[in-house]
Amino acid sequence: MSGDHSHNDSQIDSGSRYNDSHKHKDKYKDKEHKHKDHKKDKEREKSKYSNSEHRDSSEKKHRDKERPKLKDGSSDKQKDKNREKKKEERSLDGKPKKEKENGFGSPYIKSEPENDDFYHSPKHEKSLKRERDDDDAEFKPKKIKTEDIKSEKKAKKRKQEDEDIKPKKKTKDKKAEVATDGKKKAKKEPEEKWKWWEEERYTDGSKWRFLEHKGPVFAPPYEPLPNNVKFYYDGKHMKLSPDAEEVATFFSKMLDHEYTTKEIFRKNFFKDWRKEMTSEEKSKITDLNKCDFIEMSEYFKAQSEARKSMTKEDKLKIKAENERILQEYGFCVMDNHKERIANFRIEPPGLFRGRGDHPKMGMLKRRIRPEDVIINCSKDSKIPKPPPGTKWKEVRYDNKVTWLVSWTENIQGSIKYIMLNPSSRIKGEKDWQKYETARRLKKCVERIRAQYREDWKSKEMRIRQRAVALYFIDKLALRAGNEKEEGETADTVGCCSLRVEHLSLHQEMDGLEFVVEFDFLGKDSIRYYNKVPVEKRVFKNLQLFMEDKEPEDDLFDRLNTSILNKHLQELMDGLTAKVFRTYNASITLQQQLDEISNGEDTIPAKILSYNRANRAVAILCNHQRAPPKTFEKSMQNLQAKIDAKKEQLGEAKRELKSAKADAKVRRDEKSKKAVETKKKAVQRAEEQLMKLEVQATDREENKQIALGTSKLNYLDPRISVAWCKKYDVPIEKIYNKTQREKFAWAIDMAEKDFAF
DNA sequence: ATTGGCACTTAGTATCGGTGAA
DNA sequence: TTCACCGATACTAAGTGCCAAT
Repeated sequence: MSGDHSHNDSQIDSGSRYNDSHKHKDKYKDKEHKHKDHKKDKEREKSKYSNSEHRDSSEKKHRDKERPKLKDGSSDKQKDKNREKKKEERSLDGKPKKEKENGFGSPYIKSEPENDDFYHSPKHEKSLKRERDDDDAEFKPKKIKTEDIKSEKKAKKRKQEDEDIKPKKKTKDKKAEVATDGKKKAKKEPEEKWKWWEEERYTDGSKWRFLEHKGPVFAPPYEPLPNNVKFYYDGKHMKLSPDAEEVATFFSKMLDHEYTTKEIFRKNFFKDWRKEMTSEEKSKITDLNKCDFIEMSEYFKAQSEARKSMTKEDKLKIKAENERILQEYGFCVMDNHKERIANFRIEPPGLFRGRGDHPKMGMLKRRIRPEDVIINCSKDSKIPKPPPGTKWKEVRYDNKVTWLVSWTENIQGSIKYIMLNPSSRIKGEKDWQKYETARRLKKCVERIRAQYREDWKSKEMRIRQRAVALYFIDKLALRAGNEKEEGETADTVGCCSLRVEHLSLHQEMDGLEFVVEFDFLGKDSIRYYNKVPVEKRVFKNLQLFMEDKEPEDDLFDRLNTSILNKHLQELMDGLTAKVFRTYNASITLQQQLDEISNGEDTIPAKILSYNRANRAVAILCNHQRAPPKTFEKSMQNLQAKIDAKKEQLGEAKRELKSAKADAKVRRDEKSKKAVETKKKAVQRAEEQLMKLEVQATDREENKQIALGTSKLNYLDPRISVAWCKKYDVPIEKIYNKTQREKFAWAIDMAEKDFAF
């Protein structure tokens, strides 16, 4: 990376990033009312000279302020952002459209798929082979994304498959664990895992040929409260109708949570609760503050206590039942392979809790019934049966999508899906492809950087904005920042949706020139706070973008994610804003590992190095977590252990010393041996102490940083696998079981010389 | 050109459950 | 054997990005 892109220096040790979030929230709360109008403002700007009669005058005042022309002489009037976007930028750098390649052309041609004939019905057998996308990254003539080629291939493939109905000879996949008693640990899982990454992929946009599953598991029906658990309104006992009671229990279960005290939450809840009441209840219950849920709350607490103190047998029984459900509903057959489903349970009803300051918190998330559910599977599969007496909303046979079940959720009106586990072929291929795209970016990132630096000087505002935004996305790993619908979600932003109020410019700060201070809420309302020295030209551009704007105006008023991504697409096939995050995360890991790994270290020290590299990425991507509730305590415990170990070490040393002295005098075998023993003890204690100290460092540094997200979503697993091989660290130290399943492809294929 | 719908990835947190220390 | 702790897993919200309709 060129010097300018050493992202993290400014972030890694800025302890100031993780400020008290409450303080922070308050700050945002204060601004809330301003944000409210923000979107409206935009609309108003579009139709600015008409139709403003219902706005209040103070708003209007700043809105309609005349905006001066740009310094650089371009004639854009800030306001008609939407016009202006002529297509003259088509041929930005004159480069022809980049070839398509997806990097799947790796030379693993061998294919001996194991086959679960255990699970699939013979009549459904199809070819196991899928055609490999032949656009190899390195040397193949690249395929252009055209339908012709695709359909040609499609035709070819179909033919092949038709001829190939008979399955290839299979290696038996002994699902031995089922057969023999599960007690034994010796049991390998399936002896051979299916190596989907050694097979061809579909090239026609279809996601599967065959899909069979059992449908979703519904939430258990509501069980009315026993009669002795009472609800009181205004001090008087009141028996609620079942529907109203159910919703009341949702609230009562949350009583200990802070958010049941929030006004919006209470308001939303009460409104939705009333909808579930009988008209009689509705007329009586008019004030939430007069509702007393305490008995219900106590009842549920007691229930959960009871659950905890169940007998071992009962617990085992429940466990067995869960296992049975998992076995029945937790898997599907997709293209001859049994695959694990990620979330086969339909979300139970409850009260919606969005993250951050969510306008819909407390609303009732309604119960999903079979009539709400769409099933997706193969026509020729065993179609899942709806529960007795019910019907599915629809059964469809769409192999262009990957989901098995979907329903529409009532809070945002968005669609929810049941899909496969990350270890599945369908997710794995996509994941692999993602990293290949990021690796392609590596090859042309310098060109792209040169380009956007050049664009900082453009005489067109929209191009400058695009170039500065891209610089942020690249340097700071910001998210793209799609527009969001006002009032539907918490007020959060990403790069393209940054507002003037989210950054402040400092000509000079802490001895550095041209510092930009970012402070905004990003995805999940996680605060992004960072002070970054930028190049002078960027700084000047930002001044220009912010000129004559109100705090709640868009920083990049001529840019959105769609424009940006269209541009990126022209720079590299498959390039979008999020690829920069993947790329920068992975390249940072690789660089950090190269830099700080030491072959001489002990395994724990190596792992600390790895975690530190991982941490650098997490910081870059701003992956935070609330410090665990037990953090202080667990830190103290660890410290106590360290102290004890030190004590023990001191003691061991003293003993060694006296043993030595003793041996010097006595000069016999026995005392010599004693010295050796003591030496060993000292050594062991030293090692243990070191290990503990390393652990403490690691934990301390991790206090509010979450490593999991980057590990799971941004770091090319092959980098980690290669590192493990190079430094002789067992892969289990880096990836737990789930992670090893997800990254099986990488573990199988990456050698120690893999370079991202 | 904008909008809304859709599909899919990315995200933090709540809860589970296995394990090692007491 | 019990219990506290902590990593693993479950859960579901909140993003991105693309496409087709307007």
